[in-house]
Amino acid sequence: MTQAAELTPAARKILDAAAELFYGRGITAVGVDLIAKEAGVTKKTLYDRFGSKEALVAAYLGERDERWREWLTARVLSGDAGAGPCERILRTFDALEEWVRRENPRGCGFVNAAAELPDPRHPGRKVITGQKRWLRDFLRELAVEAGAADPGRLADELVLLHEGATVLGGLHVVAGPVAAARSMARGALVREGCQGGAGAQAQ
Amino acid sequence: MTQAAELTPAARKILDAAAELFYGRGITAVGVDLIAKEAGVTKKTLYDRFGSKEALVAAYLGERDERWREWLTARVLSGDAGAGPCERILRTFDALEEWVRRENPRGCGFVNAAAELPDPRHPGRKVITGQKRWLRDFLRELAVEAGAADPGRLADELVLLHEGATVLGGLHVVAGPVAAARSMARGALVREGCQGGAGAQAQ
DNA sequence: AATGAGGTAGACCGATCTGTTTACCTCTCC
DNA sequence: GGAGAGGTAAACAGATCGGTCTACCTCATT
Repeated sequence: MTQAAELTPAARKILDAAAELFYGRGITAVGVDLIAKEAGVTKKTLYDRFGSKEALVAAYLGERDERWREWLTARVLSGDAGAGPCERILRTFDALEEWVRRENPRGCGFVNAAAELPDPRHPGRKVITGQKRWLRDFLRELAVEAGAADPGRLADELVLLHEGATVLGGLHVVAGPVAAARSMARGALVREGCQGGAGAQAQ
Repeated sequence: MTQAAELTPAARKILDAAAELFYGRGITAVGVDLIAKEAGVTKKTLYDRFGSKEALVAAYLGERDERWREWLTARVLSGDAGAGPCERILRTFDALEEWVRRENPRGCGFVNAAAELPDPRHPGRKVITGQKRWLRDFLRELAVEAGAADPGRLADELVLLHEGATVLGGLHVVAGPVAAARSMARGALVREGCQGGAGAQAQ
């Protein structure tokens, strides 16, 4: 847990309302008055707790980022250490599948936010690039453990598949984008010398 | 050409200004007053020509869609009919590479627009889904010509790679996303029984 | 010479935007 | 029992939002 516990009850309600509205309707289109009203809170309280809409946006993205990281690591590194590293890589797509289904009906929240925050100085931008970089590093580490011939390249490809599947999941033009991404990932793993099941890893 | 020629000079300037502003700063964040000012035109003229901001957004997306289709088909089906169908599929990534470099510094314009248009009744939504569906159909047709074992599946995978590369191109966290997508596409082509060069196609 | 299309200039409308302020209430902790 | 933190309620500010309107100009076509 991060500073979530440090949030005041009112701040908690504000952040929950903001998360739903920002993701569901867009950041620019949602005003602070609406957020305060949905949260059952005064606008003054909102500004006392978060200082500005910019900061509230950054807090929304930060918490979403945190939840995604916890979700992914829990599903991938969970319990059974017996699972091979290649299997762990494939599991990131299983984790993504469920995440997209339950949290991403409108596509990637970070990509969507990036579309609305062109100003590079916006505090939310750091969160967005941090989220993407973290995913790439996480996948690269898994690729190294899997004994990939070129872990950097494999990580880039896996990020590409993750991103494409997440975005396409919100567009409803391709049937099962995450499954397609997973099967392509398997192909890349084979090429890199990892056959899937247990064992077969260097190190 | 479509109705582009039918546009009055002022309408042309409005659409150009709108395209740059909508893509560069976001749709919701850009007001009609700013568009009119940038176009060197009166707000009344804007409303006389386009009727509403909604319609102007749809026109912006429609023209962007048209330009992308022309760009892609021209680069893929250009001149030398001697090129094999598998090569044509790979060429879609070459076309994308240049398109992303010169037109997509901030990611896919359609994905970005979708993020800002949650209302399914917005006229721009039809353009967005139409663009994605067209790309999938186009790639599927190429896959059929290439004698792919499963053209539908291949098309889904190719769309996934296109989308992922386009989006990642605007995030600057992975070095050469389109090149990575292209190399993965080659892998998928090999799996589908198409070896690249000329010949080797069924039919 | 008249007409209508395509413009400019600019005021105006009501609503909404982010953000601030004053006044008052209710706890908890020291 | 005083202080401070965390609130509510509501008015206020100035800017901007999408959109309308009147008045006038210019030009090509008939």
